[in-house]
Amino acid sequence: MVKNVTFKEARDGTADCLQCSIRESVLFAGVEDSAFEKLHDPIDQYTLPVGATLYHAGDMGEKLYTIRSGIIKLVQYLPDGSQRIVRLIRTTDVTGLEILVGETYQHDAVVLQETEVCALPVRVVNNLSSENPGLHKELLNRWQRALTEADAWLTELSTGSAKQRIARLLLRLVKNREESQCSLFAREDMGAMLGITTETASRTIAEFKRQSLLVETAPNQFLLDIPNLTRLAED
Amino acid sequence: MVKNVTFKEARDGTADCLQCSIRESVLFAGVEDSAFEKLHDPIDQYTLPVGATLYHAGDMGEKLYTIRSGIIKLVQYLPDGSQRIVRLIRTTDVTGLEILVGETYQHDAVVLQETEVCALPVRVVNNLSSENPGLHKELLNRWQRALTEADAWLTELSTGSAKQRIARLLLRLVKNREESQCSLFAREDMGAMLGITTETASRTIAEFKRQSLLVETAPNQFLLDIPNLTRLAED
DNA sequence: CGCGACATTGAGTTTATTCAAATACGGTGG
DNA sequence: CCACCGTATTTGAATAAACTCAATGTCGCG
Repeated sequence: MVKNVTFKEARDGTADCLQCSIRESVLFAGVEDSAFEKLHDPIDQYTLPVGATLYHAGDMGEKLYTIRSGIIKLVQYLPDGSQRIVRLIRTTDVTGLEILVGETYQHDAVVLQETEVCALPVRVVNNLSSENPGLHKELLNRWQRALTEADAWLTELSTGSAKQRIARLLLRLVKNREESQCSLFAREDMGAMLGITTETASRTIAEFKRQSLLVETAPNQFLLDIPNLTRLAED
Repeated sequence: MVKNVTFKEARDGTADCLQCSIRESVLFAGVEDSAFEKLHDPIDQYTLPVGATLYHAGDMGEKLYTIRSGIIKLVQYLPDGSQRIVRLIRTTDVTGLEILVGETYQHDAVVLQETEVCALPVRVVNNLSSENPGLHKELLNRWQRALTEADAWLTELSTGSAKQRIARLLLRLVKNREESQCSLFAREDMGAMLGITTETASRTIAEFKRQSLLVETAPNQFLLDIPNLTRLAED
C-alpha cells in the first residue's frame, strides 16, 4: 500500500512572478507586470516530496496551485475504498480550479515525483481576472484543458485491453518530447490510472521489457520502442 | 450498428428567453431582462429526433447549445474505430463550451432521446459574459460541472465489474428523481458508456430483470430496486 | 546483514470476450 | 391483418483475459 505524507507547509519562499522562468506558459502569461506589482498577497512557493498531499478531497480551500516541476496525481475514492487516479498534473498545469467556483477540492492531490508548486490565493486570481481579459481567457483554457484530459483518460486509458492501456499510458508519458525516455510509476499507481490490478500492470510491464518494447537504461529510466508501442496501442 | 442521422436545421423558431420556462436553472439564469433586449442575434430553437447529430468532432463551430429537454451522448472515437461515450447531456446542461476557447468540437453529439435545444452563438455569449459577472460565473460553473461529471464517469462507470458499472449507471439515471422509474438505452450504447461489450451489457441487464432488480412496467420503462442496486454498486 | 516495500511470477478461478445462433420487436407493404 | 424484413436483444459455448491469493525475488537503506 502506498502511504501518504501530509503537506506540512514546507514553504520555500515568496515567488517572484516577474522573473518566473516558466511564466510564458503559465496561467499568468497574459498578465501585465504592472498588475503584479499591485498584489498585496504574496504568492508562496513550496517544494513537496514524493508522497506529500497537496490537498484533500472535500476540503474547503482557498488556493489553487500551478505546478512548476514534478508530477501530481489526482485521486478519487469509491465507496468500497479502492482508489482511482483520474488525472496527472504536470509542469505548467493548474490544479484546484474548482475552488474558484466555490466547490471543495474534488480529489486528493498526491505528489508522485518531487514537485515545486506556487500557491495562488483565490482572491488574487479573482482580482486579477476581473481586470485582465487575458488571465480570464487563460482560466477558461485551463478548465477546457482539464476536461480534454479527462476525456482522453476515458477513451485512451480506460478502454481496450490491459496491454493497450499500458502502451497508451507509456506513449502519453513521452508525448511532446524529443526523447523517448521516461520514468515509470509504481505498479499500484499504474493500475489505479488504468482501471486494472497491480499484478496485471506488473505482468504487462514485465512482458514489455522482455519484448524490448521498454529498455531500462538506468534505475527507473526507460527508452520506449515508440513505433511498436503505437502499433500495440491502436489495434 | 447504430446509424446516425445528421442534424438538418430543423428549426422550430426563435427562442423567447424572457419567457423560457427553465430559465431559472439555465446558463442565463443571472442575466438581466434588459440585457436580453439588446441582443441582435436571435437564439434559435430546434427539436432533434433520435439519432440526429448536433455537431461533429473536429468541426469549427460557432454555437453552444443548452438542452431544454431530452438526452444527448458525447462520443469520441479510438484509432481502431470503436466508440466511447464520455458523457451524457441532459436538461439544463450546456454543451459545446470548447468553442468559447477557440477549439473545435471535441465530440460527436448524438441524440439518444428526442431533444429540444437552444443554439447560442459564441458572439452572444461572449458579449453577454463580458458585461455580466453572473453569466460569467455561470460559465465557469458549467465547465466545472462537466469536469466533475467526467471524473464521475471514470470512477463510477469505468471501474469495477460489469455488474457494478451497470448498477451505478442505472442509479445515475434516476438520481435526483422522486420516482425510481427510468428508460434504458440501447445495449450497444450502454456498452460504450461503460467500456464493456454489447453482449455483456445485455447479459447483465437480462440477469437484473430475472432478479427483479429491474421491473419493466411498460415498453422500455423500468422500476428500479434502488436499495439492492445500491448494495450491488458499492461492493 | 536483514528488514520492509515493491515487483514479479505462478496456479487456479472468475469474469468478460468472441463468434454464432436463436429469439423478439417494430414497422412496411401486400 | 398478417407476413416479412431489418434491427436489436438475448442466449450459448468456447476461448481468452484479467483477477485473486500466495509465494518468491529484488532493491535500497538503516
